Amino acid sequence: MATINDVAEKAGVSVATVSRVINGSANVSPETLEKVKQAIAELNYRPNLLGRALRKTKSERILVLLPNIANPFYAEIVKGIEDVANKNGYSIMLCNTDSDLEREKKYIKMLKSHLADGAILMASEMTYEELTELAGEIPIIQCCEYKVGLPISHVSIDNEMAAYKAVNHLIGLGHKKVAFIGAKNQFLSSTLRKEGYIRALKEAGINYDPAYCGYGDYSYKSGFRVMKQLLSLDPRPTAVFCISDLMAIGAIRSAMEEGLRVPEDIAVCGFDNIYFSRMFKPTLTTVSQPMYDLGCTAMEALINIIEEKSTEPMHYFMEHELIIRESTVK
Amino acid sequence: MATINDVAEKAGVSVATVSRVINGSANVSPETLEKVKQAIAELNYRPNLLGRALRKTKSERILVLLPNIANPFYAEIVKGIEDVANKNGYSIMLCNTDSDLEREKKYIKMLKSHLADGAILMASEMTYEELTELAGEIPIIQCCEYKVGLPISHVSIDNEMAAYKAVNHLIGLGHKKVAFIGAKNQFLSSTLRKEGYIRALKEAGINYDPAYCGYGDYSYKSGFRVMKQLLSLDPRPTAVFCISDLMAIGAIRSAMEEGLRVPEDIAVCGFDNIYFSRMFKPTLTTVSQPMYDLGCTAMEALINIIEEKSTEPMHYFMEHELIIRESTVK
DNA sequence: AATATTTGCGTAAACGATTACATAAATTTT
DNA sequence: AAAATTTATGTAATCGTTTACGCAAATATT
Repeated sequence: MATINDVAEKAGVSVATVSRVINGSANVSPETLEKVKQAIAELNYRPNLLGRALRKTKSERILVLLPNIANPFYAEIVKGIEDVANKNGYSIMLCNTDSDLEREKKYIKMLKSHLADGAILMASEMTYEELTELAGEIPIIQCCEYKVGLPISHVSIDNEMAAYKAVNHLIGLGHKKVAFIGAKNQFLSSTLRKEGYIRALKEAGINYDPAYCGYGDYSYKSGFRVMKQLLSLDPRPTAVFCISDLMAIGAIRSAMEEGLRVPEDIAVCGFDNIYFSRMFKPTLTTVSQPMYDLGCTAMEALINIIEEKSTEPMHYFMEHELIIRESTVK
Repeated sequence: MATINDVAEKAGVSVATVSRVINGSANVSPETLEKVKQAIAELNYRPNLLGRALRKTKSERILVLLPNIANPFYAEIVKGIEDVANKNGYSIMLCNTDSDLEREKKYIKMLKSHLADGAILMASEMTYEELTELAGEIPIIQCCEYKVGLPISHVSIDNEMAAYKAVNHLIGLGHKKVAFIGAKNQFLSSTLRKEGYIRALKEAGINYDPAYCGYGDYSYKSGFRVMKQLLSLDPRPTAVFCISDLMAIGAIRSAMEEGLRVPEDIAVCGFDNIYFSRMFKPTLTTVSQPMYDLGCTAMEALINIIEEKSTEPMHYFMEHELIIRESTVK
């Protein structure tokens, strides 16, 4: 593979001049420019990005850590991240952590080793201490999931409010027995969505009953399983709010298997507005997050830190939207 | 950020010795080892991967180019790739090309610029010439989609045979009017799947009728749309083979909207066995590809090239499986 | 026309690692 | 005990760039 030296030699100039041509700097005579361009073309020369990044101590690359590339929710966010990154001359590289702390740390190591200028973390498994330490070394942003009280910017929605609105919608339809399918994990969104659920009940004067709360792992299967249990209660809930669309779809299938009609016998509301929520029958009432915008904002915030335009940690809350479909209203 | 020089200074040794410690080379006295380790810990030192890769002209990194991270089909493949990569000391970085040639080329540029030691391409948009040229410079593997006659290894399934089996299944159920929903694009799998469809018809003595063939873009919407047209034909097809699950699901929804029952009035078969094909009602008959194994094999083949254990281009065809569910048989 | 500025280009020092080679000290072999 | 080998370490070149600095030639300013 040709190097800048080969080009310089072929063009009969110094490497500095070649570098000037590559980087479009001024002060290169038209004839020299032509000669160098010619040599570059002939040798099919491509600057070695390692050498460049090493010299500039800047790689123009961003790492995006996400727990699961199979989750279409992240795909749309990534699109936003990518568009803003490209517009600003950065490339992004996706790293699938599989929600595995070890894998995540492997990628963080690469980050610390100057392979990238910064990172966007979605649903990081790291502790407060690890995150704080990391943020001291490298520009990072938390996207969607985040930990509070850290000196790290984050971009997300108001999960408590979103859940509150969703449950309020169910209550507004006349439901008094509203169940909840959540998740027991370290993520703030799980807690906040449950809090929103409870607040909506309280405000409507409905007693909060822990028996009406089940917990899964966001998956179709877990929704199916938890719903089975909830339906065995007496009195049976007439509505259920799930913190993921997959669990909601599992819940609906579970209810159907018991011979119940959705929404006539039981209304179901999801969260995420995944692509399938439109295709499923009945179509799913759900909370939509502005995925693309979340990604854009996260990337913009990151670039601001990298290019030292901002130093204060910022906390962005984007607008969400309750999308009412057949699973709650016929 | 501390460099190897800082460590050397702090430990009172030369950089060479520090490098020896980092790389676990022999011939370092226990005391020196201790001193250096201490200094590394105190300074929280991490080798700069750029410097290392530059010097070694090897990055221990692999690029995986995929057209769409939102497609869960690729997620499972990526898992296989990742597992094998990690086991061999490589890290992978995902690049989302969005089926956009320009984006793809941007990543290829990074690849050519020594940012990675090789790449796995899924559904590349590049031409024969571009691919051939690239393969001459950098180790690459084609995964799933591939072009024939290139000196580049590929890993995929026998698409013609898979389609043949699926259509044969429909014919075996007694269907004579079997329609086809495919795609008109540059991908070999599209052509091969159609060929398999035609072969199955021919062998069963059924006349191939182009009017029974519609074309979409793998999406739910296109399946829905194309199915509408096919259903307006007289005589109406009684079965349809789709080259993607999403189109199959769209087709089913389309049929249902026309008041038809699946599979009683019309049988539908998909391709891919995406996660949702189990959740959808009726559950979907489809062709399953060994995604994880495809990924593993692709990565193993790539490592063989990188580490120069093999030089001949290899052509791997993995086993597929027809999964019969409710959308064809009640 | 003398002086000041700009232009165009080259030299060489970084960036942060690895490693061939050299060398002195320690150990083993004869 | 001398010679040969091994061990432990350092020096300096190298990977492929960018860029500060220097300098001559060309151009502008007075």
